[in-house]
Amino acid sequence: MQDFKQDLKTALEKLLPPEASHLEIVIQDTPSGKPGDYGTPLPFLLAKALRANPVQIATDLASRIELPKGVARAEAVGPYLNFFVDIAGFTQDVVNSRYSATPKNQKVIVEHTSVNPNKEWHVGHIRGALLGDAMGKIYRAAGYTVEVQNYIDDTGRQAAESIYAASRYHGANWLEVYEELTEKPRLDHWLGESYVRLNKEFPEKSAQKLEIEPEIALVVHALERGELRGIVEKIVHAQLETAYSLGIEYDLLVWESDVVKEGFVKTALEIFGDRLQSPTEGKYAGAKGVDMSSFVPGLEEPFKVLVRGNGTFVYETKDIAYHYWKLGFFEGLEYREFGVQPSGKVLWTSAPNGEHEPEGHKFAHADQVVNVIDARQQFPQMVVKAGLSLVSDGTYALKHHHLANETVLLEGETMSGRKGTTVPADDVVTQAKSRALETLKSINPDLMMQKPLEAPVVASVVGLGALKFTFLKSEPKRQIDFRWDTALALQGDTAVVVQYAHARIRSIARKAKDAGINGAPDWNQIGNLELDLAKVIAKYPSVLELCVRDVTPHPMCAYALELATAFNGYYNHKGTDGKPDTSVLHAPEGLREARLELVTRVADAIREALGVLGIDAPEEM
RNA sequence: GCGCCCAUAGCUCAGCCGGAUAGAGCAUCAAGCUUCUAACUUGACGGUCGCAGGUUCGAGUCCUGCUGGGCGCACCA
Repeated sequence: MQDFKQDLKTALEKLLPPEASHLEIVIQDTPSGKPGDYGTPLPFLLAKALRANPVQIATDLASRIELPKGVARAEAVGPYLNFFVDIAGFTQDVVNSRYSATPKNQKVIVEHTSVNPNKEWHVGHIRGALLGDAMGKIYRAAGYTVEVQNYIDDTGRQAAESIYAASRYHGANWLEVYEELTEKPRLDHWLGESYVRLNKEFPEKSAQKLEIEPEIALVVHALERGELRGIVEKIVHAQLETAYSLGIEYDLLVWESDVVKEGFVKTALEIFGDRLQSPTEGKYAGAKGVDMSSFVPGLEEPFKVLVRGNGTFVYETKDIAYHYWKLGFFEGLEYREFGVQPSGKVLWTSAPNGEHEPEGHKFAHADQVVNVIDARQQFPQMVVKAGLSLVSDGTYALKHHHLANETVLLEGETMSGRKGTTVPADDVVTQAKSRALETLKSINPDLMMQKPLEAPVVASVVGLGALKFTFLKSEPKRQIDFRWDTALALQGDTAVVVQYAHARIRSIARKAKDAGINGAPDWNQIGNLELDLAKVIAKYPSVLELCVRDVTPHPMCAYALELATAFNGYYNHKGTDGKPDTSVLHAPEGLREARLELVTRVADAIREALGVLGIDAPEEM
């Protein structure tokens, strides 16, 4: 696909006088109502550099510019320089070409989800997982090699508390008790009940909680020794069902217990060298840590403990080691297959006594790392970044990016997994699908009648699309409020409108095929209405780049909507006589074929845009 | 106390790293299916872009200060 903006830039650069050669040229879409298709405010900048009249400069540039292919003419509009594309040539080029990114030869590791293995996912977890999933797909589409990792914190308190709670309420052989249940909830849900009950009966920092601390500590130690690995794997398998129901898959699970083992963390600490201090007196006596004041502003205590007095590592230390490994400073993990995901792709996991380098898989060695993690984790993320800045020339910190997603409120209230004031993610998914099915029944009863087996599939795609879109469409750093009625809405600024436009086009394409329309398009018959559609299609590469630059998928949501509204507007367009004037199938020969190819290309663009967001587009709905 | 983030239409949000008349959706009102899917479209209504300064030919966008809100500052994760 020809990059018109880039071509225009190049053409303008040739006209820049030496004293203005440093100027950055911006090509923008002309505002609606202004003449031209693309424009630049370059004359303003030149006016300053040359101390001349911008209007004069615009006229001068218009007469001197060597127009790139596909651009019909340039015109000065006041102090702006605008360009008119060649309608037939431009549209034909857009329709007949696909965007495929040039390989970047860079590997990006996207870490997301990382939900504690002690309880089912709740609504809040959906956000991070969807953001991470979309970012992975965006990087891939933009030409990067991507590895999606999910960090399993199997040595933490949360997992220990759940396992302890289960044994407290169901006995030491609780897993057998669970297995023998006739109607059993999924393991993560079942375990979550015990966890919430424990925290209700033993509130944090209460005297009762202190009494059971030693017993919880026993579980923590068992976890650290890897004795409960089998149990935690069962929990993780259960949790992954939620990811799969959302269409999310991973490449690799990395277990904290594997990271903490052997010389892994020790090697990481060696990188700290002299900076790792061992205070012999004061409150930090016996511990080891670093002075963080030069890395992290706003700390009450600049000293950050990395190794506790008892010799164990704090979370950040393990995370730093994990990131050294991600960027390839050292090896040391072993791997095996964890399972096969719905798409058929194998999910790998780090594991004790696994293979060092499984056939055809080279994990880690990333050029960039993107961590989709709750904004509340900014402090540990900064510690990790500080750890990375200690390596080599310090530029490694630049390879680390924390995509800090803000929290999700539930109907305006904050949620707590500990207190159980959350909504399980699985309930949200189920609701989204069933609401979509209800709507489908009332809106398109024919589809329900004629294809009773496909209808629920369509409802599932639509419901999931609506759900995903609400989580992805706003900036990640914005706190969002999950409200059932708006989150699962099927009209307005939703994926549904985009999917609907797609279904409409596919319907036209089916009818065209049935009618045997397959002649040659005559591009000279199309006009501005068609050109407008082509211009929207042509934006895709720059939107993708924007998502990569800002590390956020939300511009792609806006773009998908733009594609849909552009098509819907075209589809419903009426001429001066009030009659529809954009029909594809009823247009004269030649124009008909051109329109058919154009709208089919719009459908492709929609699938492309929704695809990187992890959203499917149904053939009919 | 220190640090990070947010503030744009009644509500929920975009605004592409300084450019042309600040855009959507929801809500309210009106209009369009004997053309291909009306889960759509068109129009109306709705804005001192939190406040006050500053930089600039030009500021919702950059800088400073303030106000209000969210979050963070453990030998928890």
